[in-house]
Amino acid sequence: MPLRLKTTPGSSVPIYRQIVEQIRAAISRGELASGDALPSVRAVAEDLVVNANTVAKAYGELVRAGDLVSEPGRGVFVAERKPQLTASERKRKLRAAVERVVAEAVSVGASRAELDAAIDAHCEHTGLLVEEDEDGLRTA
Amino acid sequence: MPLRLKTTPGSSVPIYRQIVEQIRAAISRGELASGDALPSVRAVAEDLVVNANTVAKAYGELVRAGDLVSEPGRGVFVAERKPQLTASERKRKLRAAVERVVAEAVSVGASRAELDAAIDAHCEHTGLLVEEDEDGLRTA
Amino acid sequence: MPLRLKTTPGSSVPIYRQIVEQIRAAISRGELASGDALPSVRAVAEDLVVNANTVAKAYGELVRAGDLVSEPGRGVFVAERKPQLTASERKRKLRAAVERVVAEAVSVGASRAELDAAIDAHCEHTGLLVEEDEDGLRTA
Amino acid sequence: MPLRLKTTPGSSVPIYRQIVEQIRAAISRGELASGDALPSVRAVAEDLVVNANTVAKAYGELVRAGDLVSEPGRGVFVAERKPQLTASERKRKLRAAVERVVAEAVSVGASRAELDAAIDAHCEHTGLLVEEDEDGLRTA
DNA sequence: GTGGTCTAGACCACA
DNA sequence: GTGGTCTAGACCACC
Repeated sequence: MPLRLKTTPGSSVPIYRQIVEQIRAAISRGELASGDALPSVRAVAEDLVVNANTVAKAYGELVRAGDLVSEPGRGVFVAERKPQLTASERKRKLRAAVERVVAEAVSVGASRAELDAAIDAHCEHTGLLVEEDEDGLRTA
Repeated sequence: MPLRLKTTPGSSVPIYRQIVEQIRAAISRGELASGDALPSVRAVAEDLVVNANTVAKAYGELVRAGDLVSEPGRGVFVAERKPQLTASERKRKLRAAVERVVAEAVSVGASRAELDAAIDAHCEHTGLLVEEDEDGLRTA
Repeated sequence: MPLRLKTTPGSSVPIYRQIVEQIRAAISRGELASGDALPSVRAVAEDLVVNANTVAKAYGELVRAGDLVSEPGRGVFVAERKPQLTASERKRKLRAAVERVVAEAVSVGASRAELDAAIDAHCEHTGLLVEEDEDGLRTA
Repeated sequence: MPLRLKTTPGSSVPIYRQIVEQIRAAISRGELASGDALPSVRAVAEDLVVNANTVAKAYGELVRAGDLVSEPGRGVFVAERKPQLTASERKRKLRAAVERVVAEAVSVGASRAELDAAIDAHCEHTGLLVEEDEDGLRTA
């Protein structure tokens, strides 16, 4: 199960962004390792029933960001760098991100309940961070 | 009682950050209005029994962020802008912030549960976004 | 020679601000690329013969502004984003900034000549934006 | 010569903004003092050959900003506050604004010449800060 | 009196 | 070793 993409078409989040995030997540989760080949633009487009340009846009963004490298004529691959975040780095990054949201929520005068609701709503209509029980690894 | 600051000395959150967040919260809560003077650096330092530099650091950060303006020789005041956000602006900002955390959580390979736990932990040891009706501390 | 900082001690511009601007300039000039490590706080302090706190203040400001990222225990690095602005983005940003100053000058009742003089003065005693082809200091 | 407005219709700067800035400038220059009456919306509209709504929009913005007060049925007047900036405050504000542009120019990698050109261009097609020799007072 | 900067030296957590 | 925070005390410019 090298890569399992899906889209929620009704979402306000652009499809190409959904693809981008899912590939990023797969890489940082280790499902996609450095050097791994990604399915071709056409294959993904057909699979998701979206336009090939949409997929190309997502791939392009990831290439520009350095997550993927494109080798014309051969395909696109997971880039070398991003040397697997250590557990402590993950924690630090998560914490920093959390600090930012909470600070923004505070500065906007939102309550904890509002924050939670906003996260719920966003995850739901994005399809991101939805627990799937595909594996028992991430229960934390 | 225009501004009631307090610190939790045992916290791992730096004192100057605690001050920053409390002032931000007071502004967004409307307790501190545009143009209002803040207590002097030295006064706060004496009140909280911390060094004046620590308070100055907090004030400075808020000045650089545009929440306060400093008029050397006179004092520091709440900045003009953002008399108050409209409900829609609040929602927009919250959503944008949420989008950022979720994206970061995804890119770091964290699960929804981890995100929630991280937010819980951060709120708890920061004292931010904790709904407490048990005492009359929060007037909002 | 990855980064060559210097201070003009007689200046009214705070040392930490001089450091901030020089690092910003180096980044935008491309001398410092994303991911590059900066010299340690203590190293810079020794080099410039200033207190470590002063350097830390400069680094901290750049971190809060998102130009640098700090990894405690490891060092501080140039942040990922903004690989480089496109020409049109540069122009747009410059224009927006110009619009702001002009508006402020107008609202303060200053003349064009005063604005120019103020810019001259600021550049001169900051060392910023001074074109100097007389020596090989600026490689850009 | 209590107020002399003019517009540059070909400009990309909205006409109402041009009016706003000119009135602000007149106030801070002292040409318009607290309590002074402004010409009626209709009069200005006729004078500038623009729609009355455009003038009303400008007045409205200044009222919201607190520069003007509208007394329905009587007219609009220069507000009380804004207690004439002192010379030092003017200087401080100008300097702060200049610092911001220069910093932005630096961070964008622009040269001094580019900055000057951008200011020139903006002033020219805005009509702001153009020396008119109306009086010899402001020569810097 | 106000804020702003700088120094000197301490301690912590992290790697 | 790294950055981050805090303290104590000094000096400045501004009002």
